[in-house]
Amino acid sequence: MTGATTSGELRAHNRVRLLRAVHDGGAAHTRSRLTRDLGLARGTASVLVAGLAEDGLLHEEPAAEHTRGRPTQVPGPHPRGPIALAADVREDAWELAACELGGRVTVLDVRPHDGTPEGALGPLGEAMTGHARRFGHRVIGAAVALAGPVRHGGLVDIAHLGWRSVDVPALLGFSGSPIVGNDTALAALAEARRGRLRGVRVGLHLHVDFDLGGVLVVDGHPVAGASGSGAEFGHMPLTGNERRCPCGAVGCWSTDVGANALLRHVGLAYGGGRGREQAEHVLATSEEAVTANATALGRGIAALVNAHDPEVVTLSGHGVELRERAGQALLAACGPGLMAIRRDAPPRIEGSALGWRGSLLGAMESVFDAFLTTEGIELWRKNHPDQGLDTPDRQSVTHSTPTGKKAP
Amino acid sequence: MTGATTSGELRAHNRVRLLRAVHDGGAAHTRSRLTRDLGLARGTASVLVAGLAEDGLLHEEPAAEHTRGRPTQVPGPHPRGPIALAADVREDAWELAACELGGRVTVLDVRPHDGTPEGALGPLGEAMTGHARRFGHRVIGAAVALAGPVRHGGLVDIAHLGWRSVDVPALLGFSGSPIVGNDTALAALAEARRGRLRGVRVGLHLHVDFDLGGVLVVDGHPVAGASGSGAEFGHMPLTGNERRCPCGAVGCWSTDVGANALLRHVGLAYGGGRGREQAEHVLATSEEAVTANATALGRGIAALVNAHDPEVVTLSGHGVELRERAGQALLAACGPGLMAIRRDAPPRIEGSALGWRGSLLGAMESVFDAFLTTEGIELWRKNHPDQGLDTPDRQSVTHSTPTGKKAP
DNA sequence: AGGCTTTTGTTCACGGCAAGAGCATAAGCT
DNA sequence: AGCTTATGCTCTTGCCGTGAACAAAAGCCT
Repeated sequence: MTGATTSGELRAHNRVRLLRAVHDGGAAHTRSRLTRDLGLARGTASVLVAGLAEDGLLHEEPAAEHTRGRPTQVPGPHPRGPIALAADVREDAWELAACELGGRVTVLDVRPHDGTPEGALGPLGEAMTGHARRFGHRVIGAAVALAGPVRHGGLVDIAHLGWRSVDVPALLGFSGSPIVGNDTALAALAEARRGRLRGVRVGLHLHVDFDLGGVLVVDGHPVAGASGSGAEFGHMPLTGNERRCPCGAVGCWSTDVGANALLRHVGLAYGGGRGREQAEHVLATSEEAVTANATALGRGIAALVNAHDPEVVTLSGHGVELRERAGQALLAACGPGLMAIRRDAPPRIEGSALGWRGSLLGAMESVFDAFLTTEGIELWRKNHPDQGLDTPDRQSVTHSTPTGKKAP
Repeated sequence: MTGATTSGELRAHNRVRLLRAVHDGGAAHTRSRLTRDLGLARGTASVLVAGLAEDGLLHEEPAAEHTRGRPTQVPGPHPRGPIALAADVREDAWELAACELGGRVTVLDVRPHDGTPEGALGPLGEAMTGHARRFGHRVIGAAVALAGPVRHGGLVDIAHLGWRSVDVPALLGFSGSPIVGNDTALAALAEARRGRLRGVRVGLHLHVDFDLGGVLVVDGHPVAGASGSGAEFGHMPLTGNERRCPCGAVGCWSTDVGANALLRHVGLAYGGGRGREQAEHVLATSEEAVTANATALGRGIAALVNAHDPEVVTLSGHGVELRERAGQALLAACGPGLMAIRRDAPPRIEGSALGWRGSLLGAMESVFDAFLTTEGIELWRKNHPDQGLDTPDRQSVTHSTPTGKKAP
């Protein structure tokens, strides 16, 4: 958001601001509230909303609650408005969803896969293409979350699955040049927009699945690195172990935290994206393994808090359970690693509010981040002349809650 | 820079953009070039420049070189224009300078001190107050760089000097509510604006003095942390040492790199901000101590590159010499610590272009960052009516080069 | 030297935009 | 039923950047 510099761009800029406020507010704020929040005159808001409704971007419904005075409206997604496709590819399954402006999520498909690039991405790409055809011009983009570092152009490595420079866009074969993102970075993005990092200037988000990822969130944006692969806090040697990590380095923090570490701790086979159920069993039953995980997590958090001074640390994936089940061990390991000056007011360490749904929601947010720009909106307006009539159509999808439980 | 939302704010916004472009360009760009770069119509630029000249913010001089056509002008600092006071307080001396729009630096004073809060900050505060009185309304703010973490409200800790929660603004007694910043973060800011991190989206800056500081630079801004004390990459346990650090944690990377580490390596006394000359002697003569420092530096850099994926890593302070004298050892230690996928295209590791002047320049930039906003400029315009006549006055200062050698 | 070309600075009519006032609307409250 | 309150709509006003026409100040060519 560079800001308008000509009077012509002013209108476009305010259109984006209004749509962004609707989206970030979950399509729950009233028009009068939005007008106040954005500092607009009522007349200006009137013209803006009317224009956006005509463009097929917004649709107003009467507000449910009144106090007094003329009742206000609630701008929400247009029944034929933009849809973002979002997918979360984990080591053993993927999930595909359609998302409206405001963040309402409709799960379209959930499927297990065999862990190979072709086995995972081929069927996903077909599903994406099929649903995109069904939604037609409403589709504004797609994003895919993956459990490994993403390099320029969508090349992905997942060391413990044996993925080397996997060309994700090519294997998907989806014609809309999908955004390819790291699951941790996207979970952090979701946390920043709709979770416990909302409104936080500097936050640290850690995502625990088979291994550990982490990223800094500054002013609502994960710090993604030069080529988008900067969410790899797990690959710093913060705990003093000497293990060789599948990533090629030695002593990575990531090898001490997550499902793989849990399995290793009780002597079970691990790696290759297998053993989710067994790991959950360990998590539920082995106090010792959980404590070891939480201790390693705490030691690393201390180092990162020293370095970055975040206001809040959030944990997603298994991190939620580690926080709940072994919070004491976590904090006990964290304290001694802190600089003395950090001990007066250490950051809160909280479980994510979004659970396992963060990466998917983050994928959605990344699509809307690209769309909710002057360029994105002008493109839509150009391609959607006279959407006008504001009649609901049959295409509208059935809805689920935006947060949810872990996929099978 | 949130961007304008009303036609009234447009003018203010474009004023700021123009002044920012002049400042960032070192007051060296021609008006025609600035007009093109900012995408303005010639007429708009005309009105803007005329207005800013009248406000005492800009002064145009004919450009030195012509090609053809009507010769253009070069907008630069007004002879009675804004001045930023910038100070760099190191463990054994401080330096005070006045800076104009465009970044021209005039050193006002350089003095050694005894390392106590009162001994260092008292005389500096007096000098600042004296010079501020001399410059009068031209002073738009002051900033002070310090070699330790800065907490909310300007409380500073420098563990190895024994500074605990030193209230810097209070001890300075300077009436302009000075900005208090960490030397590493400010050196990184200068590097981002006028050094090797210019135009870099994600960079890593490391500052080596008595110990080691480091910070991530994203889109031209150091990531400063919740309370401004986020430039402490040195206090992560990245090298596997077991030493207790004066900061209160154990195994800090910072204890392996810098003047203190050099002195310790050859068995000399260290700490307390003493021994700069001896450390320089070690740096110049002891191959072994230098190699040990560079090796530890390289190992830590590898961890940070894994985590953050920066485009460039820059080194300031002693880091410049470590890079020159022991680049091989540095790279040799860095390589094995990298993730395999980072080895194809590792980031450049470069010495700073600003040498020891970075923290001072960063302090200047932080003052101008606060000034070059719509609020800052409107405030100046309110307080400087009819500056008009564009006649140079006697108050103008003598100038030195913006970059320079280390202070004694 | 004189005229032509090229580039930049200045001025001004024009169109677009948000602000704000006045009015209309649709509730709750008495 | 009438009053109060808050919101939506319409229209006028003032501000701003644009772009064209014109002026200015050089370099270039004959």
